[in-house]
This record gives sequence, C-alpha cells and structure tokens, in this order.
Amino acid sequence: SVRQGPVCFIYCAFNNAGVNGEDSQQKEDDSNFSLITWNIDGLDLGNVKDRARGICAYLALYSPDVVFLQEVIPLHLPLLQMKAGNYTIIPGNIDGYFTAIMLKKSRVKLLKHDIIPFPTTTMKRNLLVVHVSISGIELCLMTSHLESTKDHSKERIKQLQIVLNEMRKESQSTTVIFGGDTNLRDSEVAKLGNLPDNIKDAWEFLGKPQHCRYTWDTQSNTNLNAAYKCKMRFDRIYFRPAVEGGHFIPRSMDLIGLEKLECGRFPSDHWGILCNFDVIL
Amino acid sequence: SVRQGPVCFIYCAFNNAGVNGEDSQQKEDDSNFSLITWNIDGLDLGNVKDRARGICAYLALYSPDVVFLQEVIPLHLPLLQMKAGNYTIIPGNIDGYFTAIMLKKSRVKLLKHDIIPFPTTTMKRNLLVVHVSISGIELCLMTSHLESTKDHSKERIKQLQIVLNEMRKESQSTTVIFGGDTNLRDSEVAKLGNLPDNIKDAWEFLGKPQHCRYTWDTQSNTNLNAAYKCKMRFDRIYFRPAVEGGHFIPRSMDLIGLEKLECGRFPSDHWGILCNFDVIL
DNA sequence: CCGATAGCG
DNA sequence: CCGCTATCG
Repeated sequence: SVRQGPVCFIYCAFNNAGVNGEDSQQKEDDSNFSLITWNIDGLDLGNVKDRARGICAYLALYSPDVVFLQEVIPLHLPLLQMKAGNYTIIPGNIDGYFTAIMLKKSRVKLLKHDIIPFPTTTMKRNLLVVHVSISGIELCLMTSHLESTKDHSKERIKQLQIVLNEMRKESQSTTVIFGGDTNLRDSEVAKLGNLPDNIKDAWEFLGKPQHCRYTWDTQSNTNLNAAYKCKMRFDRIYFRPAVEGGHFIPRSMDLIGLEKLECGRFPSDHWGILCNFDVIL
Repeated sequence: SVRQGPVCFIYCAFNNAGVNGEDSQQKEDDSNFSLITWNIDGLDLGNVKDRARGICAYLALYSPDVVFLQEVIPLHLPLLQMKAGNYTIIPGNIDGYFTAIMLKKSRVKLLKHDIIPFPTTTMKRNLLVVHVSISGIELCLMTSHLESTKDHSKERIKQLQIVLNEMRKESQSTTVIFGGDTNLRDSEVAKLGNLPDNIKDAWEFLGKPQHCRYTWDTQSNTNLNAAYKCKMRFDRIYFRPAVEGGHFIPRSMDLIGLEKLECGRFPSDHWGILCNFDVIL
C-alpha cells in the first residue's frame, strides 16, 4: 500500500534499511557534515521495540555522519547493529541506560574514545568523547545526558562546567562538537557566566530559529501522557571552532521524530535534532 | 546599674531617647550621609513592643539621616513618633504591614513623596519614593519590600525591574538611593542581565565585605526558631550617582540589631544595614 | 522566610 | 521530566 504524507518516508526508509544499512538517500559530500542528537527515552519500555525501529528508520532516512544518542538501553544495541550496521557504535556505558556515539563507517574514522566521569552524579551520567577524522580533518565529538530535572540544577551546572572544560582542553587545532540532552535552562548557563566566547550554541548561532527551539514539549509530544503542558530546549549542540584548518559551520537545524509511528506513539518523548554543518577547508 | 558590653550602648541610647528624640551622639557633618535600612518583622507579634523599643534605641544610637523600614505595622507608628520624634515618617501604606521612610528633620527636607504600585503583587508590596534636599543637594530615596520567598521569584524579578526603571527615570542630576528588603538571590539579578552600568550595589561597590554579607541568618538570629540553618543577602542598597553636582559615595557598611534584647529576642529576624556615604560637593 | 522532598494536574 | 503547592527539618 502507498502511504501519503511524511510518514511514508519513514516507513520507506525503514523498509529499505538493510542489514548492512547502505544509505541511498544522500550523496556523501566532503563539504557537508551532518549530525543527529536524540534522547531516545529507553527508560520508557512501552512500545520500546517499535520505537527503536522508528529511530532506526529516521537514521536510515537522514543517514547522518554522526549520531549522538542518550537513554540507550542494552536491548537497543542489537537492533542498532542490525538496522544501522553501517555505523560504528561506541556506548558510554554497558548497563542501565547510557549514551552512545555512532560513526558512519564510510565517512568517519574512529581514532580513540574516552569517558570522562562526573564525580558527583547520582544518575550515572558521564561525558563520552571520541576523536575521529573525517575527510582527513580531525574532529572531537562529545555527548552526554546531563543530570535530569529541575531539582538537580546544581549538579547539572557542575557537569556543564566539566563539559566546557573538556571542550577547552582539546587541542586548539581541532574542532570540538558537543551535542546531547543537557536538561539546561538558560538561567543555569547564565550562572556559569554564559558560554565562553569561543564556544557557541549552534541554535543561537543560527539565529534562534523558532521551528527547532523546543526539543521537549508535552503538548505536541504525547508520549508522556502528561496532565500538564510544558516545553523546554533541553537538547543542545555546542561547538568550538578550530583556530586553523578545517572549519565546521552550522548551516541548518531541524527537529526529527515528529511523526507518530504505527503503534500510535512517537519514537521518544524528546524530538531529535538534525544539524548540518558546512565544512570549509 | 552600669552594664558591660555593647548592650549597654543600646539601653543607654534607648533611655536617653526623649520624646523629642534629640541626638547627642553624632555631630551633623555636611560631608557625611548615613542611612539605615531594616526589615523590622512586624508580622511576628511576639515581644513586638519590646522589639520596637529596641529598634528605636538603635535609631537613637546611630541617629542616621534617613531610615528605610519594612514590615512596619500600625502599632509601630505611635512608638516611632514618640521615640523618634526628630524624624518625619512617611509610611508606604496604612493597613496591614508596609514600608516607611524616616527623614531626620534637622538635616533632611522633604520635597515630595510618591508610591509606585507593583501591579501584580499578591502581597500588597509597592515602591515608596521620596524626594528630599539635604545640605542643599537634591536626592531621591526609595524603599521597598520585594515579593517574599523563593516561590515568588518571578514576581520579585518584575518588581526589581520596576525599581530599576524608576531609578533610571529620575533626573540625571539627582542621586538616587534605593534600600530595602529585596529578597533577591544573585541569580535573579542575573536574569535581568545584572544591574545597569550606572546603578551599583553598595555592598559590591565596597568590595563585598564579609562581615555585612548576610542580613538574614537563621543560625545567628534565633528569632524564627528555625529547625534549619540558612543565610541570605536579602537586604540591599542600590545607588545611581548623579552625573553632576553632589556625589554620594558609599564609605562603610555594617549590620545592626545583632544584640539580643532583655526579652531574649533580637529586634527582628533580619539584621539592619547601616551605610555611611561620603558627600562630595 | 531556607532547601529537599513528595504529590498533583 | 514541567510548575505549583504542600510538608518537614
């Protein structure tokens, strides 16, 4: 049967995603770099396999160079390996729920990876760091799921400080891109004196486009079945340009995961972020 | 009987404060301007008259040019008129609890006064403004008791914005001094982008002296009988210099009301602030 | 008039 | 994983 509307694209992508996950939809282009970051809500076990397949379909559809996931659970891993076999998967932990970085094998070469602990987390959060080369340019990629909920603001701010310190410590000749579920409120960033001058929030850099402002929205996204309405910009991308060499400049940002799956739910209670960068040599 | 220690000063001051309230302790000096701001906790009726007399004793002791009071209640007014008859008293309201500005008759001439409403207060708070002249210099004085408690942060920030706007609106040739119980946290001031460049926090201006940092401290001040320990810098003084003419420059700041009265309680759950300014013609 | 926590819509 | 409103130490 032929479906109308955008859902069609997802199911086509899903059905076309083979075990070796070859992507046919986007030409590789050395001047483009694409990134998805997404909290896939593995703590919600309702329809978790349907939702995981939906997420794989989105990854196959957009075929980004790099994927940052948060709230991955162990049962996701075989599914991702099956449906996104064209990616190298580096998890930030092994049990419970955790982050993962996925690198498109055809484009991104893993150099090394590292896990920076958050010493005072009560939620087993950490910072996952990978160094890669892409079209011959070295790049440092980081993801995290910072301490959740308003009540843990203080710990979250400490974790943000660690992230910013780690970004700063990277060689000045390397572009650093952090993306993840930060759970941040702008007032919390302000408490650290806002971002350092050389670290930019990609959404702000792009002029604060309203269509991709809120990544968590209990009105549009019914997964939580919440009795309240609230929207927040929890998921963020930061980048620190290299002082020389290849430059990665954000060009566009969009939300993904906006369509309900056949099971009647969205892939996650968070929207994902798809961000395209221009690569200038 | 002769008392030892600082309590003696308070009781001497109290006993010497006559119905006409002549002050004998401090010479008037055109190059000095002194200000007290104090939340006197009229909502706590325990020992309220003893505590009010204690407050009058402190006023007689320091004999400041101007006093800003918060949480004044109607029964305070006759006592103040009796024990501080050398001051003109301008209350910010007539019922419930309210602020008041007291002007030392011998030094400060009242030109006009005004009450700026806070449109969305749920606690009947407002901004009390008086214009005075002192040694021939015009001065604008403001006090308020901004919306209380952490839970009312949003309203409190709106009120701070109104205060800052009113300070800004005053003629540039006039010094503006605001003092009061702001209930502010530094993060709330940061949410407004911090103070405008030409408005200074007197405590910060003086180099953040630690001896007068916390004006509310449930550990040192037992009036609340609190089961918890917490200290905050709720009471603040802001000043906006005049661009020309007489200048008021903060010189010193101290806490007052640090001594237990004979009734076994402090005058208030807040310490008062005594601030001395240099007046430069 | 605090901070931490729990329950609610 | 919200904001609001208790409650408690």
